[in-house]
Amino acid sequence: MDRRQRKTRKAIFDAFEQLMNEEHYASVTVGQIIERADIGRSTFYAHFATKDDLLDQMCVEMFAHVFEGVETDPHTHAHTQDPTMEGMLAHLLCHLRDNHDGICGKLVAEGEPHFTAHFRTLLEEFFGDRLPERSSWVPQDLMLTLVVSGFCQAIGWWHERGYEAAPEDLAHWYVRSMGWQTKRHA
Amino acid sequence: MDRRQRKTRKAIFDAFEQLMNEEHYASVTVGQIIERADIGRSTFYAHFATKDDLLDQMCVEMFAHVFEGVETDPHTHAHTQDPTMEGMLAHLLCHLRDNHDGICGKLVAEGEPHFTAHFRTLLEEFFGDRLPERSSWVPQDLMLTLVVSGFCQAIGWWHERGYEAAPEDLAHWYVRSMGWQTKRHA
DNA sequence: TAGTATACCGGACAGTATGTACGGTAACTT
DNA sequence: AAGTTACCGTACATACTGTCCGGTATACTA
Repeated sequence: MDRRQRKTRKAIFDAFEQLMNEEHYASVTVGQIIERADIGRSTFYAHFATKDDLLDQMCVEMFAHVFEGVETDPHTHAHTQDPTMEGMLAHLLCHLRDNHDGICGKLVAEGEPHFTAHFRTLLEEFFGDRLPERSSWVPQDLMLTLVVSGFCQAIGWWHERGYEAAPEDLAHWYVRSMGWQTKRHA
Repeated sequence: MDRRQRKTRKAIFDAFEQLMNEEHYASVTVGQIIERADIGRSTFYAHFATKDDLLDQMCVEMFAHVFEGVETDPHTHAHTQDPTMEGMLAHLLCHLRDNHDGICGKLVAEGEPHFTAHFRTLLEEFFGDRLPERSSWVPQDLMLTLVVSGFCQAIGWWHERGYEAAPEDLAHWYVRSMGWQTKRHA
């Protein structure tokens, strides 16, 4: 990719992230982005079709990092030395908190539909074959929905409280409340 | 209230509901509403400040009916003769399905943030002092968040599947998956 | 280093939505 | 019958979106 393109793309992403920390996604306009990124209007549209497209592409980049190594790479990350659900989720939570200024938590907390749909798809894939045993009482797709939305909300809750709780604790609480087996007992 | 006002108000609500069954809330415009309701632009704004305000006021009217009698009026509704969590929720689900063409389910399924926030507030009030016992392991406000979002998602799931399942079944599944005591066992 | 490709600029533009203003007309109230 | 109030419709200012295009600067390439 041309150096100019890389530079512009980064400027857009930076401006976008910055604005997201100041207001809601829905209220950010393309005009604000190009002003902040200090680029021309047509340049923006040469890179992204719409604002939603920008969000999509940011999601792709972000999630590529976040989900990387959650289950397959136990050596590079401390948490994944623990292959339990609790351990994997704690690992995931760390990434979500640290990536892009916790923008993921913010979008989830806002309930931004476009982002949430994207995120939920990935989570459904992740949780698909790992539902808690108790779920045999409940239609599988309903259980999957509940597990996924629960995890989203847990992240939103975490974000709104400034990521105070330890990721391990949050993972533990979540796992318990959804009915997985845990090793720790209070 | 003046008959003209009632008439106009109803025309707006009807047009709005109608449009909501045809597309997403977000994509409905004031222009469409006034055209469908066959009223003048300024008339709309004499009744509602914005489209969101219209949604708000519709919520107030709708929820007044939906939550009415869930816990306090055991004689007029069959379900509330059963004061268990499961029974109350089944009752609630019936109302949500039948009110305004299931518009509530639609909005929840869409993840419309404005509506969802409104709805969640009411649910938090309802579930506030009825959390499952298992929740003693988990911070109360987190548990409340999980319980509320779970219920929302259950409704969304129900809506997307055309309200096929019986409300009693859905209530049962939900209650079980969240860890309340149930009377029925499979 | 010269030549060519291409990304960017910036300004203009059409299209669409929002929310306000105001004089005229019809409906309700007393 | 007189006065009040809601509605109509049109026009208007504002704002955002997405496209277009000629000119300029930067980057690859031979």
